[in-house]
Amino acid sequence: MEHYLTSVQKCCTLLKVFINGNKEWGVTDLSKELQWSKGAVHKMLSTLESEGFIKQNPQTKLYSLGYTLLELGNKVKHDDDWVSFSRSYLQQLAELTKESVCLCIRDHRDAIYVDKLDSPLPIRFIIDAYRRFPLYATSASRVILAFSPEEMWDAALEEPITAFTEQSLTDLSEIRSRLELIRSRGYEISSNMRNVGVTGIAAPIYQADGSVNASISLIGPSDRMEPNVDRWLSALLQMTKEMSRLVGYK
Amino acid sequence: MEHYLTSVQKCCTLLKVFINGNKEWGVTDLSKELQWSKGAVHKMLSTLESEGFIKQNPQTKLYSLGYTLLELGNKVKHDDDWVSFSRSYLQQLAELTKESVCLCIRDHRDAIYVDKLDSPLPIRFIIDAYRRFPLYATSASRVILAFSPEEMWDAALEEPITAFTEQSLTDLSEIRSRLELIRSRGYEISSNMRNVGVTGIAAPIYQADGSVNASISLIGPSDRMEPNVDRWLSALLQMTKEMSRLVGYK
DNA sequence: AAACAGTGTTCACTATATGTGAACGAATTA
DNA sequence: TAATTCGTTCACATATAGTGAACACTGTTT
Repeated sequence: MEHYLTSVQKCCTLLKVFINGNKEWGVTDLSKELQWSKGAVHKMLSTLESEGFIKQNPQTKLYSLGYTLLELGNKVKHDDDWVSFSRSYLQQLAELTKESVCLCIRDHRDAIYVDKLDSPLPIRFIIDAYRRFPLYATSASRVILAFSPEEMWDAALEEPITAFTEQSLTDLSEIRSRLELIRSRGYEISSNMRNVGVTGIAAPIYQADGSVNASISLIGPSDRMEPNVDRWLSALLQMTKEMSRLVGYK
Repeated sequence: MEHYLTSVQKCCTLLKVFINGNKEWGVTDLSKELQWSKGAVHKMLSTLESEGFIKQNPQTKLYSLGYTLLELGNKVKHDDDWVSFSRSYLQQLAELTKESVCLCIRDHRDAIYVDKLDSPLPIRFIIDAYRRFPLYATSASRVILAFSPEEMWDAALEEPITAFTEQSLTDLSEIRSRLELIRSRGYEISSNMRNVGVTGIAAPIYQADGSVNASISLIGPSDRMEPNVDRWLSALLQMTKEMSRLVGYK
């Protein structure tokens, strides 16, 4: 089936421009960005505005995302089974470690932190949650990828690899052997791959059928993480083992 | 101008069904709810799914909101000028009072809490943020309505009034005189109107032109709020006065 | 003060996308 | 095994959407 609704696809394309782009756009700018006629852009924007998906600044006439999307995004989070299931575990882990913790899930060929708790300490890593990023990028997402079928490895590594830091893995064979390492030891610990001076510890949640679509991760400043790696890792593994059992994994 | 894009309007209508309705929908259910043909509903859902705005459970075949909406909703919050401007003030107020605090804004004829901090105390009021509600409903939103032009009063009171508790104001003249009271004293304190046993204290943020589109509110269990009302109110008023000054109000 | 160069916005028309409603296969229930 | 109910597919008649030029406005430049 390939008969999608054209104008709905275009509507989604337009909204997505706002995710990684500017927070405000003019009609002409969007027209250039999307290669649509000004008339088409304007008609799309005013339709979306009438629905609360877009708002227009009365002074500057520029458009930005509307509050109905805030409602929808909040509903996604509150309806999510992984989020409601994991909340108390995240709190427990945050309490114990005083570091930032998060729940990572896979959505198609991307990863997203769908829930998080930031460390209460003055020096802390603030997790940039609710945003899509590549599966190979962080310890939490690499754990998910490692335990996914090989087709997923291919899909995730198909697009050009982004290096987030100097120490990011960029070579395909390097990434693949890293994934094999994760698969064999059952967890991931990495430093400086997504953010310099930051260490992440991540473990997978196994589902009833043995597949993995979610992971729990602990992220903090490397110098504070390193002395505690063994303690935090065993606490994390114990927790994810228990969580896996509860969702039916044997 | 009335030539909106029909299928985009319908796409928005479909997505909004998920906000207040079930978290999962089948094609037939949505077809009945929206009075569209099954074919049309299916085509819309599969288009939105291909864009990540909707996801389908492979087992049950039921549809729910997709993670791209989580990304968009998060962007709305992070791009919002009121949210970034108010964050430190909310923290300050939360620190002082140990009660839940929030930032309320008006969007057309609705109110939304666009940011919040929940009380750290074991007994606390958890603010249901990021959801639209009527302007007449809570102390925070009534403050905004009170200082809005009278056309807004008419618009907000046009729809049938929802009573959230036994003590909610439902009579139109009762609401209007309440708004006049708020306008004359410059703040709102109310109990049991949205939630039984809960008291809210709210004050407006005035913009450069004297208009009001945002307010700060303090919400907590009535028995803990009452002994502190005077202290909290003066702290709140001092804060909103300072905030109003900073956005250009004289 | 006048011309200009930007906006966002509007419009009528033709090519194009879209909703219909019946038919399909796959589950699930009787 | 028959009946029901689900999501999904399809071809065609009909309603919709993109075009690109013209518009009204704003602020700037001459």
